[in-house]
Amino acid sequence: MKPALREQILTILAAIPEGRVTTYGRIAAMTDGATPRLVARALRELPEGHALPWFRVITASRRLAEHPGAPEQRQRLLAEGVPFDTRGRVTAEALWP
DNA sequence: TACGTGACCATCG
DNA sequence: ACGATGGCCACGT
Repeated sequence: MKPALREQILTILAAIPEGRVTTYGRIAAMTDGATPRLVARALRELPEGHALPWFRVITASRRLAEHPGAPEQRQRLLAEGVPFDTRGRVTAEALWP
């Protein structure tokens, strides 16, 4: 049984603390069978006005995925104190859990 | 049913 | 350490 993987994904998303980030793959692994691509897809389809921290999700290589909102994502992470190294990678300490 | 797609990932050179 | 490569797999059409 895999009731609304999407719901599990969003629940986990909502639990990521401010100032921390996690990856598509890690979120997927916490659910009952979602894949990283499904996580990405769930984020892409989020409605406009939602309050979920979509910007706290990055790739396994600790970079921002390529998508239209990437510039805003970078800005929002910086704004809440997530440190980036010189080459645009989020520092390992910012990873959640 | 079949096929293309993608906000990915692990592996390898 | 970093880019290229191939795999994976749920979804929509």
